[in-house]
Amino acid sequence: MSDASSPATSGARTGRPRTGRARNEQARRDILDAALELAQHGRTGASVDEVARRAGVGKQTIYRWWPSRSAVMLDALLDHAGRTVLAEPTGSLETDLARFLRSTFHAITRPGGTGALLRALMAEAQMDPKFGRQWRGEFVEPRRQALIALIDAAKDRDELPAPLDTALVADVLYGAMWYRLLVAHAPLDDHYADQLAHTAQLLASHRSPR
Amino acid sequence: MSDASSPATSGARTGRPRTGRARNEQARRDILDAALELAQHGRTGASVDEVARRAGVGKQTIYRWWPSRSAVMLDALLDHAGRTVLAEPTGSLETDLARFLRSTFHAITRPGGTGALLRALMAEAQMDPKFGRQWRGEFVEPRRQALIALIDAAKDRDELPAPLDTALVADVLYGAMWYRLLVAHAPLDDHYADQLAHTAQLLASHRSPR
Amino acid sequence: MSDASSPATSGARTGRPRTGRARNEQARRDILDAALELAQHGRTGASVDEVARRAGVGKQTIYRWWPSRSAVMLDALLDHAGRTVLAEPTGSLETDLARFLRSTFHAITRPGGTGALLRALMAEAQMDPKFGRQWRGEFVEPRRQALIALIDAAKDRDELPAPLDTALVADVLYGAMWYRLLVAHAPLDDHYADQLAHTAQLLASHRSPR
Amino acid sequence: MSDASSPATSGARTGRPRTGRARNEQARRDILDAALELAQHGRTGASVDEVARRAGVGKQTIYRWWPSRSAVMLDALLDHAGRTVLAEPTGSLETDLARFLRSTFHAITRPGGTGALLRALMAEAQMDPKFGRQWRGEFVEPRRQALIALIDAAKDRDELPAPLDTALVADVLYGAMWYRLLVAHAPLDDHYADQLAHTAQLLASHRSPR
DNA sequence: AGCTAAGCGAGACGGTACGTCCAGTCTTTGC
DNA sequence: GCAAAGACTGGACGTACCGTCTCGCTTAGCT
Repeated sequence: MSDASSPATSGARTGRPRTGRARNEQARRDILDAALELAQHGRTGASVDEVARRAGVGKQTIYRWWPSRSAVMLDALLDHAGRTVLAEPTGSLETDLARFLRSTFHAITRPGGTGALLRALMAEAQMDPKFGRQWRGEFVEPRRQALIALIDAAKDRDELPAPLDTALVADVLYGAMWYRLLVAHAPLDDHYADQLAHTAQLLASHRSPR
Repeated sequence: MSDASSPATSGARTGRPRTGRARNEQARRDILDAALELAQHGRTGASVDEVARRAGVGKQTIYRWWPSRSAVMLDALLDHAGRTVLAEPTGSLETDLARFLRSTFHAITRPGGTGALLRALMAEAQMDPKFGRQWRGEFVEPRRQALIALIDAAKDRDELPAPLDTALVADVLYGAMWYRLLVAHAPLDDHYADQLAHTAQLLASHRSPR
Repeated sequence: MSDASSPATSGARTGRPRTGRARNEQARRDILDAALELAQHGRTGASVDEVARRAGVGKQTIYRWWPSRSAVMLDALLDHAGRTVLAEPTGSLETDLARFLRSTFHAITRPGGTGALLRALMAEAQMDPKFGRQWRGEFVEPRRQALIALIDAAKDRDELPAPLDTALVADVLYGAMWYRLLVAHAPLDDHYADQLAHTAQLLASHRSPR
Repeated sequence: MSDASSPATSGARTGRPRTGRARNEQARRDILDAALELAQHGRTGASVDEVARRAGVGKQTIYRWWPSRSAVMLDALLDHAGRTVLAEPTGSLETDLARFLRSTFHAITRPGGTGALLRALMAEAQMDPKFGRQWRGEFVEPRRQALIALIDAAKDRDELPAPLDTALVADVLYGAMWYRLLVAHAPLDDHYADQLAHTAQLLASHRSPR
């Protein structure tokens, strides 16, 4: 809940005993909800004015708590998708991965899912380097680490016969996901999840090059 | 070279015997050059006004031939990187892939390479659905098909012991590439190319699921 | 008919014996007709492209014979309203003036009349000094002189008891006309014509100041 | 000073208690000053961009308060020349008129005078009907009424022996002024003012037709 | 009949201005 | 001192014309 990296839940910036009117929590929720809804409609029209209007909020209230339009969107995403990723190792690596990927894909593709939002944010990250760092730090990397942890767990269980470049596996899996999400030439479905899990299993059971 | 799908090299739209002043080829080149240069500098400032100014061209001349800023950029990319991808099978699959990926990565990452442009266009494609289709049709898909063809060639040489979902391999390889390009957490270097080629080889030498 | 000041009926510009294809008289007519019609519809949309399109003519054909959009309009006006003004003195000054003004007002205000065109050209003349000179020289001044001639004729008939600044009378009459035409606060009707004729008569029958 | 018909000094449009940032009065002044200066230089180049640039103001700020380029110019004129015209009757009609016309002509023709601006606005009013109404309502008509009031005052003093169409006199005087201003065939000098005042006196001391 | 000089329809071109839309900042009133 | 309202600068967008240039073709007079 208290996440230092998120500007939206700042807490005491100064040492002063926190004077003045307290932050309106309702406004924060309204802003994130409005942002989420507008973004999910695939809208470029998730302009700040539009978000403010729909949330019944002044623009300044947005810029007081978030540094940019994109940061709001990211926060809306994190608020909706969960700020941390749970990936508990329960069985074999392939099974774990299949479960993880299936549920991830589902969260993206289901109606009202985060697909449109993810695409918009990945796009934004390409154009705004400042946001790019935030995006990587607060969303992409944590998820990558969660996946790596899942594989490392299998390693620790001595499930894997050979040394393995876990980062490579993570790049392959997330890469394959993002590629289909961004290019949209084929669906992010269970079959794809299973194929990718199998691919990872294959990689894990052979000696990596170098 | 003559590519009907490109709006910039239209040719006879109607049945009329081609009247009116001919298109100024120099202007077309200047526009594409300006676009390329501005985009390679990682600039968001590849605005239409800026491109026009630098190319010594009226804005209308740009809008006459391209539907949007992004379309110009795409054309500049295609003009620079070649409208078709050559991937001649020469040896084993792994070798072929390593060569292909290494050269692709090199074209992206070398100074003045296409990395910034690719990222900008992939981003743009997420925001403008119309351009998204063009982007997929004229850039992404042809390259995906070229990669698939490379793998299929190995299949035809009976190099591969088992049936193989070539599309999956292509998604894995291109996905891994784009992921690193867009997230930039690790370099697109020769080592990565080799790792991915090896991964593909592994996938190809085992029975795919389903 | 042959009017040296009109660029539309140029004739031999050089000393050479005039070779090459002859001017297409039909095109000239079509252009003037199109210009007239578009202008009468009060349209700002009497753009050169529009005139050319409606006349079935290339833009160059327009610019070959006229120096500017406004010049075409002026020519259309002159062609329609007559290049010279007839104002034959027939009776008393007041009667002559009343007749002249009534017919002038009528030509302006009748359906399909030149009112809209006159207003547009007077406006244009304010913005384009070059055209301003042409406008004054080819339209305004000839008409002013015609009016002056009418008054001078009365002078010559010894109709007027005192020396008279004929230019002042002309300015008063044409001024009053243009004022109502441009401001449109009251109609240019017969009553106004008679009032103005009477005013002139009054001026003429008294000693002018200085 | 407070003129409800001017879009630039709106005031409370709704019943709400007037929230939000107040209008920047400095910006308004800067815009009008820039517009005035550019227009006085006879410039067509009083483009909105140019005015904005010179006033150090965003274009949107102009379009927020004025509907068009011309409306800004009109406001600049009104701000400079006074929104209301003072024409106090002090002596005989002819003297009053001579004074009024002389001072009006002077304001127009003196260096940095409003001549160029007046011509540009009268021209604009011919092309843009919406502005035409504003121009007539806020500038032309008030001045016409002021002149009429001057003549009516003489009437009330029983100075005039006969019934008089005051509107006709106003049209004659302003018509003569505008005619010379727009056609520029002769100067708007004191002599002309006196001639016109005398003309009006003549008209006033004779029975009008009908 | 062939040659040369225009004229012509079509339409691309450089350029200027338009009026609109957003992002991010600033400022006013009210709580 | 937070919040809603909304004005502000700045920058890009895509459109509309102007007047010029150029393509392929047609039409005349001269040789």
